[in-house]
Amino acid sequence: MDSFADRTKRRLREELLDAAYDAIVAGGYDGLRMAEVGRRTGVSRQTVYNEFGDKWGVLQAVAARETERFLVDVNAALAEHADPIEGLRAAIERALNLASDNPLIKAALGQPGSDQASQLLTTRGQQVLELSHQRLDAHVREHWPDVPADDATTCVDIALRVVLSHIVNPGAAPAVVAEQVARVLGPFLSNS
Amino acid sequence: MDSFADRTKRRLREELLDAAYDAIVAGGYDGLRMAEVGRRTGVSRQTVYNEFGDKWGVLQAVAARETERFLVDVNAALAEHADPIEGLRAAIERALNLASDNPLIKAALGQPGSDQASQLLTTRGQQVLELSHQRLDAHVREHWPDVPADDATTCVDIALRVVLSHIVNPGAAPAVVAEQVARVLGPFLSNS
DNA sequence: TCCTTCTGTCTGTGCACTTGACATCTGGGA
DNA sequence: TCCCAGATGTCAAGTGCACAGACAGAAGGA
Repeated sequence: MDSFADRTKRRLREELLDAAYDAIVAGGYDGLRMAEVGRRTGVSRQTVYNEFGDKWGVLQAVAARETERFLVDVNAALAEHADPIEGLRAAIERALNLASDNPLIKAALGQPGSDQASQLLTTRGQQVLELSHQRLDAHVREHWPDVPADDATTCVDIALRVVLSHIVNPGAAPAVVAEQVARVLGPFLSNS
Repeated sequence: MDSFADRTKRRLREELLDAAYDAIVAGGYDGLRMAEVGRRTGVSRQTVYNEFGDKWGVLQAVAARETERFLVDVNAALAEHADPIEGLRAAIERALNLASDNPLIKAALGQPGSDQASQLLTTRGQQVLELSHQRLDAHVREHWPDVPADDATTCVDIALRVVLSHIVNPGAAPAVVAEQVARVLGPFLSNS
């Protein structure tokens, strides 16, 4: 069940994603070349299509992996505080700080009329939201014993959307935004 | 020329060698099971045969890799001294010390009437000698400018055989043996 | 003596990657 | 305006590699 072939398949996918990641960071979605991803990985162009379907599939896969990594970090911030409100504040601040340094996000939101990749954070943001919910809801339901599950999910959803909005369209500094959101949502969580 | 498939093939071989190495260290040549090597690597038994031909081929391949690694270290000792005699002494001492700690050698020479693997150091020692010559002659010809190439090779050959003999059948302590050989070969090298 | 276990070999099968060709679209230049 | 270069996406045929499964033969143990 963990054959050499399985590991090889996983490794191939990872290396393709690495190559695609580099290409996107360097030149955005438009600068991404299917043939180049294959060449850099030492594999044919067709193999890239076999793995991801089409070019948009490559971008989605890269974004999904990046989102997972992102969330590991954000979740850690959330876990560092027993108090829900405090955890929320820390997680939001961490997320905004991470986002501002993230090469992929920077490439997606880079100046030239905004890259098509930016749609993953806006009009096609479904995947990011769902992945984030999967990761965060699980944690929140387990560690916020005093908050009803539905309320916790609602809270996560609102915070998520606000954070996403600030990533695409920055407002105040991360710490300020985090404090703001925590203050607004605090009473709701306390009354639950 | 460095396709993903090529890298995968190399990796497969390395992992097979790792599994075989562990098996030999644990149970000697007799304890080595072709099926187990495949299983541990996540590959079929047939694939092990495809890669190495037969069981003896596995042992040879493991020994060859180990020999190469061994020689990197010995060569380094040789390179640490500009003076041929001093280099020879250091290399011999290093080789004997490494050998006494080497798990593979220990397994091959372990008590039970000596494992079949020990033949690689005795009656079937050709491969080890040739590999060693390849590595050491090149270095010696380059770094011993005052010694004729043929004399250098002769010297390496004699030292090699003495060292091999001491590995199989230990005599005095490494430092003593090294000093001995260096003293005996010194005049020959100096007269060249 | 039977039974188990391991080596070594062979055959056919399936999968994944490759190759090469092709239709289509788009932007740039003569 | 026309043409062409370069890109995406699709397809079919070819190929290499590992796998499954079976078998013979040797060795060792109950």
